[in-house]
Amino acid sequence: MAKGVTTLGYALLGLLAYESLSGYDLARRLKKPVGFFWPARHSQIYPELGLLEAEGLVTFRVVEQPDRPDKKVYEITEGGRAAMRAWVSSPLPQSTVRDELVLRAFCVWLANPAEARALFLEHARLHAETLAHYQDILRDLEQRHGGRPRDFHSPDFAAYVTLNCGIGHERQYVEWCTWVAETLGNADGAYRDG
Amino acid sequence: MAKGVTTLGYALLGLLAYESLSGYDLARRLKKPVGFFWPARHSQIYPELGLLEAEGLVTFRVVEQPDRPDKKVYEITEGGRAAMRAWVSSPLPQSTVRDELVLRAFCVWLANPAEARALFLEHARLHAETLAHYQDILRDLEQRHGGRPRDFHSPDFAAYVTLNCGIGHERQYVEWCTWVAETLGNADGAYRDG
DNA sequence: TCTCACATGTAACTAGTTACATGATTGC
DNA sequence: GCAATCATGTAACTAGTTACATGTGAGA
Repeated sequence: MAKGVTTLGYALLGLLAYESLSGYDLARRLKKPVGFFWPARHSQIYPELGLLEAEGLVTFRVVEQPDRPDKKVYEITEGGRAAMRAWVSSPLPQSTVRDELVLRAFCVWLANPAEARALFLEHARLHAETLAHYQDILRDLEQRHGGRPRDFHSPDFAAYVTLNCGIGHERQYVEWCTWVAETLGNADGAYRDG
Repeated sequence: MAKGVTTLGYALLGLLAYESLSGYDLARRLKKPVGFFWPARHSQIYPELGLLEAEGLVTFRVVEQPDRPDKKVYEITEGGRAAMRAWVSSPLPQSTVRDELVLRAFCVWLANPAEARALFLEHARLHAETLAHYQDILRDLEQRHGGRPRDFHSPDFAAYVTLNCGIGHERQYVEWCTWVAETLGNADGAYRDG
């Protein structure tokens, strides 16, 4: 678990453990909703790659492309792989969620019910879209494997497990948003605007 | 939605809209897992209260206590209430989750299955505890209201809705962690340590 | 005496976002 | 000519965490 690798560093190493990629390609993979488990922008990724290189966890070579700008392709080192193996199962404190829509829900007693209802319906819609997207990816994965990927050591197995988290989360979120909107519809109390 | 109020600022205003509190009491309420929807430390809260006061959204008075240190009790102003009403239903972009355990899951193909299994079981246990805690609070709330709070304009209604989000989330999280642990138990592939 | 709960602050640092900056090639 | 994709970086700022700092009173 080398000196000072950040969680983003491990996210990058995790992708590079599967295939060598440029900073640009890493950025594409860590873009929501595809990299929903750890989104990041290129402005954070490029400096982080520099740090990983300084720690000897990745190396890069410049690949010249005739039609496109040159790129730096990063490859994980044996040290990088060792760091990943040490990190994946190491102790981890319970995460805290910080979700502004939930905060809004907590403050919803101050709101105009009709407006609040619209907000929750809109988010139900947004998350339903994300859910559908994840389900598409899952279907693809299942089709390629004829069911769930069975080999524990294949990245597809891990992707399958991760995707199921995203799907479970989005499904529950959509359900909750919809329920809140409905409940707001049925609620007592007329709104007096301030 | 005054000039530059942060989300934490609204979280504080949301609590103050219900009752006047000191910075210390606000910090207690925004401490996980109770303030699970927006956790914060006192070191962030005290300066934020200063900003809210500068914007005229809260006022405070010093309350002298014979047995304990003096405290500043903050009260929301009419401007603060107006800012809250404007904010609660205003448009909000879809949130992104950043959960390290999900990232670990994505990288689990690099792990020792037995160790990874232990990690996910541990988190299933942690979240089951949180779930039980939320359910206790919900039961209390339901008992006091004889079912779900019906008045839309009561803070208890909002607390009920928020709590249901937390419960849904924790339930799905426990389920997922447990499923991952089980799946790791059944998976093919012996581990060769690096 | 020592620790805990109450009470309020500041300083230093880390992580993440937004904006700035540049430049090639392809397709409309 | 203009926008989009590819490609890589830096600068400025915001939000959040950890650590530092101080002091009272109650109870073990």
